[in-house]
Amino acid sequence: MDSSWHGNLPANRKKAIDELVRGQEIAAQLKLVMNKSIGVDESVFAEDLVKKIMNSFNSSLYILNGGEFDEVASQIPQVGSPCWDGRKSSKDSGESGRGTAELKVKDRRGCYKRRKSSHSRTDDSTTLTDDGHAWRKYGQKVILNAKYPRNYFRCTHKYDQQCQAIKQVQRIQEEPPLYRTTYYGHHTCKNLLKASQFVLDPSDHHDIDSSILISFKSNGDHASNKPSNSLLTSFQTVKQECCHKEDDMNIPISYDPTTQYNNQASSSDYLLSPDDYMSAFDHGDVISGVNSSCTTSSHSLDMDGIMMESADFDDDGVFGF
DNA sequence: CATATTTGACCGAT
DNA sequence: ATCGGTCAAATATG
Repeated sequence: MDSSWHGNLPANRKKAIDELVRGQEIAAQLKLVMNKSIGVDESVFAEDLVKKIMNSFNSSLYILNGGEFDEVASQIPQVGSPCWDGRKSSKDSGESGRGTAELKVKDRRGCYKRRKSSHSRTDDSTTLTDDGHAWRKYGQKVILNAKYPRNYFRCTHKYDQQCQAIKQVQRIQEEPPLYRTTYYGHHTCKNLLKASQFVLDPSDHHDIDSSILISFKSNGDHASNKPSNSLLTSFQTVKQECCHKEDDMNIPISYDPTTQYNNQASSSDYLLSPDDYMSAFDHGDVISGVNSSCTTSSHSLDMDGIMMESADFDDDGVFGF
């Protein structure tokens, strides 16, 4: 409100950028040092932390440099435009006859705009991480020169809350499995329900079976609430699905756990990839994120980050820093 | 029955 | 022409 500082003061902004760049460099150095000086186990975990720090720096720098997490907003068809479907309340449209299907398809021309290369955040993880949001898969594509297909997800609330967040998940490495998640846009949905269940994992995040589920039964969206699955961690969910598709297993392209883990907020591994915080500005999400960071004492670091962000970000893409 | 996933077609960008 | 992103009908799931 008060015109205060955001962006308006070039001098301050430059200082902030300089400071962030410095922090970024230091974090990079820290990463190098850590790789040499700690055991494998810790280094995996520590590396994750460093990655978060680096992501945070990247995002901050991007914002300060004038980027604005630009939203995939350009994709949103106007209500009432030929392309607006609003996810029709019923499937009436489909019923009227197969004969018209082709016509409809042709009508698609000009109906969707693709995301202009907006800012994205990537996160590599050895697990199929979930960020506490409800995602729905809408596509999968074989990518040239890539061993595994790319999977496309949008926020489940794309239509009921006009949430434009999307992400792509692609396996990029066989052994150990490594998945790259690229986020575009940020969540504008109030996704309290999905994010209200999380798994606390007091012992060790390798030991999934000892996870404790805490469910905040705030209700609200009956439509897609399927708590049963949330009891499982992502790992388990993936395992299950793998069994289902055994016939595809031999073909990497088909064996594709990336398609399975999303859906409900199986937030157990939230703590493994929380750099989606930048995309979870809205308060409900942030709150849910806080709760999940408790694997070890060192995770209090995350909390601070979140709290800070939740306090500082304003709506309308005006980012307070 | 409602919702999610699969998957081939369509479309925009290059 | 090709590639990658999205759509949407068909199908699966609970």
